[in-house]
Amino acid sequence: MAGMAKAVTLLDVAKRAGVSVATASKALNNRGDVSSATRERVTEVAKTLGFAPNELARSLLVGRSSTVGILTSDLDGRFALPILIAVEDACGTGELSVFLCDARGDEESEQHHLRALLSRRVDGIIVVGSRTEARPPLGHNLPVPVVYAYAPSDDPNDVSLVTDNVGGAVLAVRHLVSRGRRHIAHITGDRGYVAANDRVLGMNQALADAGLPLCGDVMFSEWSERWGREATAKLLSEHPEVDAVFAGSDQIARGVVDALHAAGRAVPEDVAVMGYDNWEVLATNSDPALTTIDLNLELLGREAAGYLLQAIDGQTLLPGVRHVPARVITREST
Amino acid sequence: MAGMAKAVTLLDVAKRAGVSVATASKALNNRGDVSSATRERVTEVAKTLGFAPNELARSLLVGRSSTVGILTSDLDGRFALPILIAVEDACGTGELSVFLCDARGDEESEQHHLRALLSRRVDGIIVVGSRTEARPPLGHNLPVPVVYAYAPSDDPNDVSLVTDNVGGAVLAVRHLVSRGRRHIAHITGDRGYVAANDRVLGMNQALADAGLPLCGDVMFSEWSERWGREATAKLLSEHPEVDAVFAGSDQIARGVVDALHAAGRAVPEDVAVMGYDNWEVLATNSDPALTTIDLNLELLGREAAGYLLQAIDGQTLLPGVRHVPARVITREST
DNA sequence: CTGTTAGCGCCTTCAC
DNA sequence: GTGAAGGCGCTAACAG
Repeated sequence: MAGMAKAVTLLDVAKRAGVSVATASKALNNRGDVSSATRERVTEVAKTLGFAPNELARSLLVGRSSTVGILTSDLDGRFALPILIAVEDACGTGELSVFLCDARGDEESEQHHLRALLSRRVDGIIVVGSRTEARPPLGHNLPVPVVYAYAPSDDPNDVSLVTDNVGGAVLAVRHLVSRGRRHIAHITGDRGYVAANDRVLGMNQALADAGLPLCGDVMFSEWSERWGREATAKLLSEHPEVDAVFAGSDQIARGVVDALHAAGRAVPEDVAVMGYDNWEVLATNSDPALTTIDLNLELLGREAAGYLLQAIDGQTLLPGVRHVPARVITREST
Repeated sequence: MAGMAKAVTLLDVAKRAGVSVATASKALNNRGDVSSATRERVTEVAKTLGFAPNELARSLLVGRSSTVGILTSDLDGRFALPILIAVEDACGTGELSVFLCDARGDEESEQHHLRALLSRRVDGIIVVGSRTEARPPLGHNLPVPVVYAYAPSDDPNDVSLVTDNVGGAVLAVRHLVSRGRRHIAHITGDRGYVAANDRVLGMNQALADAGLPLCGDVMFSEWSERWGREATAKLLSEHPEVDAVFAGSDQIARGVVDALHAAGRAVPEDVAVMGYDNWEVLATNSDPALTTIDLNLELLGREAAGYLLQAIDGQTLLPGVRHVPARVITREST
């Protein structure tokens, strides 16, 4: 560790420039009336001294910290990171710094982090979930605005942003139908997930619109490639007429493609395969690359940040759950 | 947004408890002499009022903010996140809050974030890179300690932690040799990456130790499944005797496995496949699941945090680059 | 145009 | 055992 220069204060700058702290402050903040000569001098001194205003002091004074907290329940998962990145980006341009807290799915830890954030006087909090199921609110009557992302709050008075899984599935089926497919099967993940059920909902809706029956039954199990492979083998033996598989996730889709190839079916010529999530490393490296549904997580994150900023600005937000539309990413598997 | 309770201050607590702020402070911090009766009363009042001390004020006073900054150059990549999680975790238990900044590979943005962190008087900074190449230091004579993680600083006076790619490759080859393989080929990524070259270095070393030649030449190209497939096809035609492939990444390994299957070779019976990175979603979902080298990124992050905490505590750290050992994760592909 | 004064909320002497 | 005073670094009123 090198020289450890001590942080330089406004007083240092003022002294060196031969003015009072007040004028130094005004000069640096372009506030009030200061002769351009002294302003320049002060600015110059500040630069050479490497002065950085102590935000702690300023925050204490003005009553805003210009910080926000991101409270995730599971950083590890696939969905928090893109949201996190988008929020960080949106805040960065607004001169807000973000505190990152990972509760690891533990409610006690979440409360702990909440207290810490409140102690540090964050101006707002974004709660990022890892599952689409609704969750209890962080707390009641909190001193700062809170926006829930991905996992909505179950209190209708809160504001939440979620991905539109129903709409995404509609898009997926429409895409398959537009490709001329008539025998569409659905292999998806854990039946206990709201996300899985929402997608089934949207799929049924779009299928009905197209006047098409589902090929076979919905096949629920785990969100894995293995399950994609297993289910496909079963599907092929029971419903050889299948000409499209709508997979509940890109992982499952990868397994479907593998099993299809193993059975000698060409993708997409014989059977089209549609993924879900647009998990890039899986979707683009697949052979053929996967057509899939993108969750628009970046947009979700950006909007969550936008709403929070509005709330911090004093605007009152319309409470409720907002659905961020998904979109289809067309690649080679359809 | 609900009632927006105003933040309660120590003065509020003191008044309500019928004491001065001084005694209230002492009572809550278990400092000085306070009768247990008043201490209890104050504590009680503080709890009912939901008092949370203003860390901004406290930090300003004590000269430490109990915050650290994490400055990443690419959050999006595969390597920053595990480190990030580990650092956050290590700091959280030490009552430190972490600021997250993503410079997105832009040096100007990095300096911008640096200034912001310094303004907020962080006690230390961890710089997390996304490539293993050495990078220029954040700055000189910074007022806080800095630790570099994953991508080392090119200034030997800084302290850096990196993964041991040379050692990891040694482990990989030894593992393959221990499985009785004699014809080991190496398919890896971009020749421009230090990581790729370090792994080749370690591989050659271990091969020499075992008295084995490399099967064919090192095959460099891009870090993708596609390349893994292509290279394998070529390898099989030129060196049909190959009985093991050491892949430079799990992505490449996935491609290798696919191409091997397509060519009718059984994995691991005919050809063993070894990945690198232990990217769980790729490695565990592969069929067969990939044996691979784990980078120990969590350990790296934890140690980086540990060193930073020591430095913050005033200890002077031994400068230089520390290598965190990798480890092999045995699965079914070998 | 510039400097002085008064706090933001907290903790630490030091009197009482 | 308790309270009054001072100050961390900064900015917003005022006064000169």
